[in-house]
Amino acid sequence: MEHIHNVIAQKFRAHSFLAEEDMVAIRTLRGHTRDMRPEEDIVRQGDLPQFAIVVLSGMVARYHLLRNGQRQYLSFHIAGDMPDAQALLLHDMDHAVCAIDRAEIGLIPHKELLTLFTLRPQLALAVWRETLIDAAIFRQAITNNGSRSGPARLAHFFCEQYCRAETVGLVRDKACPLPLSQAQIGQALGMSLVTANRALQKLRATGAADLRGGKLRMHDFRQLARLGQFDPAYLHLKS
Amino acid sequence: MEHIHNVIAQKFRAHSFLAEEDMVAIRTLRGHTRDMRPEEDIVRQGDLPQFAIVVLSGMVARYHLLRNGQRQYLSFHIAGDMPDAQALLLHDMDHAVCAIDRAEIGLIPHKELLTLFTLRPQLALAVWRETLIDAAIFRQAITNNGSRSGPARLAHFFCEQYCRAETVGLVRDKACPLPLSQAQIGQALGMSLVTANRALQKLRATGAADLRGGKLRMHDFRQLARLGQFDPAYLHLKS
DNA sequence: CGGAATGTTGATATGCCTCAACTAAAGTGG
DNA sequence: CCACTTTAGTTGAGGCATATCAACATTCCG
Repeated sequence: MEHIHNVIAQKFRAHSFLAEEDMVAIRTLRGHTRDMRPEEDIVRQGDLPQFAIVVLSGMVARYHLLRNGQRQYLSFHIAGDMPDAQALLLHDMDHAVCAIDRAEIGLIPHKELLTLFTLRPQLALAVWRETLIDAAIFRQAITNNGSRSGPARLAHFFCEQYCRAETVGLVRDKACPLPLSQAQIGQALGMSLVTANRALQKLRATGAADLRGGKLRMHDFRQLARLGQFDPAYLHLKS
Repeated sequence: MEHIHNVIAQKFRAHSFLAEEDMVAIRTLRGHTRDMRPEEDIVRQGDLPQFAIVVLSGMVARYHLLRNGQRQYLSFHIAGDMPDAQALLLHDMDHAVCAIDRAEIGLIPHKELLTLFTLRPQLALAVWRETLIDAAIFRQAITNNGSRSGPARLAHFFCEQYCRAETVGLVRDKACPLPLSQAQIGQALGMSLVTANRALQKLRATGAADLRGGKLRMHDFRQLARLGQFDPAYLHLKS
């Protein structure tokens, strides 16, 4: 439980200014944790969730499921993220949330959060802000998938994941966890598995970054950012 | 001024349940209106806007501007929409907002809205909900541009615009305004002008819909929805 | 009426998807 | 611990779709 509180508090501080009273209020939240297996769904399209998810460790993703069974990954989430905060106000899930690898999540009843919001409106604004940053990331995905070449797209994606991992302290030795298969990268970036593989090889060849064994190794961030035309402004980090 | 209040009130009612007191509170908002010329920017990437935009008439769009001058349209907005509500909490604009054709907009100081939110928290939730629906639309755009063929992508886009126009009473004789050039459609859907043109012709050939002279004529919505695998659930309309 | 913007069409080339074979790595059970 | 099975990654070849280029038609607007 403390774990949940700490993770939420750290994340909010990364983008919002909160009073000590807000921090105290966060610690009154009740909920439970759950361990997810790789690929396991947390909520499905069409569900009416009663709990908000907080990622405690591991990686979680949102995706659309198409008629033909094809999957489109929409975003990836790490410790501190609340990947379905939107369900607090929009009850029908228009997409699904699943674990990518082994993940630990916190589940907080919607009611708990909504009553907390009436007591500490600044916390509502903090969660709202988080959903707005999510939206900014979605917009970047539209632009990335719609108007950049394969390698540039992948470069931008890597820069984004790396920066976000950095803000929650998941970067060690210029590397961060990114437990995605090449097939999943393709399903996120709107390209085939084969194209994803070849894009990755091009990035390797530049020596800027490499993905191997679920770890993203960043050798030259500036070069990768140039390749992917990455500008972190849209992540709206305070610093 | 009344105009602004009416437009906002109608829109909020389409997705949120509000008390009579909330409706009264909306009428206390102060702001001014402004007429936009086609293509004119309302806010630019990097701006720190002090006013929230409400579209009163015409069409407004959000877009990213890339290094090479290329433009990626992200969303299109009609009467009742607040296309940059996010700037209330995220001060740096990570994208731009412009008029597509002649448009009338209302400008409400952020301060006005933020103080209103403290008095009537339900209104904050209504605006939050609106930004969440925006995000759902962005997610659909990712999926649409990433995993559907040209004609299907266009079909989905038409269905979305048509449904949204319908909810604010802009549909007349199975047609709604959609004043986009084929080049702009391409820049929204991640395809070239020529491909947009050919996709449009395919839709015409099916007899399901046609875009001509800035008007989207819907001849067979069900067929178009099938072509584009369109399911309006993500728009989160109350009805 | 003239000029500019928008829409339409065809030809060419590139790039991506699909299929398919193969390699490497990881996990399983004897 | 090794043989086996499964999954993930890699590589090549063929065909289709889209981008690009270019010419032309049409519409809009001054």
